[in-house]
Amino acid sequence: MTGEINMTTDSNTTTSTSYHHGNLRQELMTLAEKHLITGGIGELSLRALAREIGVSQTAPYRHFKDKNALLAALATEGFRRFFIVCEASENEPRADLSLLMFGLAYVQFAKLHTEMFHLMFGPVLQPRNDYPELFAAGREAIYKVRAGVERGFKTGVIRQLDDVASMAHTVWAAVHGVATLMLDHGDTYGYHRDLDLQAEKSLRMMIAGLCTDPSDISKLPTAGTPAPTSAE
Amino acid sequence: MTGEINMTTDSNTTTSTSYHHGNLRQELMTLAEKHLITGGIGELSLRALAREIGVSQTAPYRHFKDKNALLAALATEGFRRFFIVCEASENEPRADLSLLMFGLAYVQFAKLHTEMFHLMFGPVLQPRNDYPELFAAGREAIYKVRAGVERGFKTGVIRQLDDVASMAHTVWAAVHGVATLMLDHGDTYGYHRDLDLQAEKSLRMMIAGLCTDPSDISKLPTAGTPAPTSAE
DNA sequence: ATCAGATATAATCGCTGTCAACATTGCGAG
DNA sequence: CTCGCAATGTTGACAGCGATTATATCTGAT
Repeated sequence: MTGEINMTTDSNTTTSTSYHHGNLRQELMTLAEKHLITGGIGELSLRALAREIGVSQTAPYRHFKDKNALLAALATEGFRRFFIVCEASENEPRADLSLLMFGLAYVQFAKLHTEMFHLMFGPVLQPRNDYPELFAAGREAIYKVRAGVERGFKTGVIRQLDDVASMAHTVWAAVHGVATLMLDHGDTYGYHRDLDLQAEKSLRMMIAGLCTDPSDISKLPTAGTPAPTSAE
Repeated sequence: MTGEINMTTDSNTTTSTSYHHGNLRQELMTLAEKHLITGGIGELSLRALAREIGVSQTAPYRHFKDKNALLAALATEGFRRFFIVCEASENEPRADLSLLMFGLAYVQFAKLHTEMFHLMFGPVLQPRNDYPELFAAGREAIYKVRAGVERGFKTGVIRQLDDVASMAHTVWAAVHGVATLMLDHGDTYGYHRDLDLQAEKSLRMMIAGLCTDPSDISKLPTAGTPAPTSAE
């Protein structure tokens, strides 16, 4: 047809890209994420991806059963990355601080990878029966919180207001609320305030409410805050 | 082409509905909500609505600039209803209990009108520059929380951990988190627990953490819980 | 008779998902 | 080394749906 868009992309060693692309699945995901960032979930189209990569419209279906399958793969990948960002918080021995760090990581992630976040934690890909990996990843996320709460119980830092599962749910709800509110209602606030700062304040207040000695965490400096630099 | 569906032209009574529907806007919204409930936002189509009402596919555009405008109108109507459900909490003089009741109403509303809730508080209709009414409604929602916190300050029930705006944001985040987590991740929990109960527990824990005397609200019975009956 | 509002018709455009060939490539078995 | 197969892509077409626009027509009230 009109133009041979050829090449490009990556310096592929031996395998050239004439007929067989060779790495389509990966490139679809990469480009899809790019589109996700600029245009949001709604504007992502398989056709557009194929066009832009320079491949036929039906090619993507070799790798993904349908559009949702691609999205699910993206979300799963998102969780993988998120778990990496969480590691620091998991290594923090003080339970209250650990939970705070987890919360900050969660919020940071939501802010930096908004659309990915929506995929991972939003209602788009639900129910998740068809995507066992994704489902498992979601479960893994809450287990991290649960572990933190458990540690808090053992070390006496967290008040035992309820059973572990219940309190883990509560913490997650707090964290999730802060993150989603920031994303979905950033513009509801006419007065411009630093949403990052507000998020941290909210997290501190809520976690402190669950601690045996609230003043502890309130006093801790923004110590572990990975805030501006780390994630990029 | 195929079939002449119309007929109609018969000049019957005066008010008849042959050509001019007469109440299309209203009926579109009613039916749209019905579709919203059964199929979710994604499956709502203007065409389908028009078809089902028995009107041409383009007729809706006389009443709504585009699909989003219809959704925005629905969301605004949703806020109107939500505010009614909130009234009880606003009339409660005890600030902590008032906030709890607000939270319960919020969660109940989210559960009973899930898709409406997504429209109102989700990312679908954002930014809201084009829908001033909707924007105002969103603002009104947080003002209610703010008022509750303010009352809590004055009566000494809520600890002044930060300024009013900041604490209102925190409360809203807590409430919002509980609600969205319930909707978006109800199935993440393999173990089936009563999500309603869990939601209330979470709300209590988080609000209690902001109170001068946490035990107060913990002890209060499910008193004002409007739970099952009120909203229908 | 006219005018504004409400509806209809027809047409454009894009996207999803499928299908039925057919081409290319890499790789393993003979 | 060659053959054949399986995976990957290509082409082209199609059925179906949906959003939106342009243009014409109807209707009721003034």
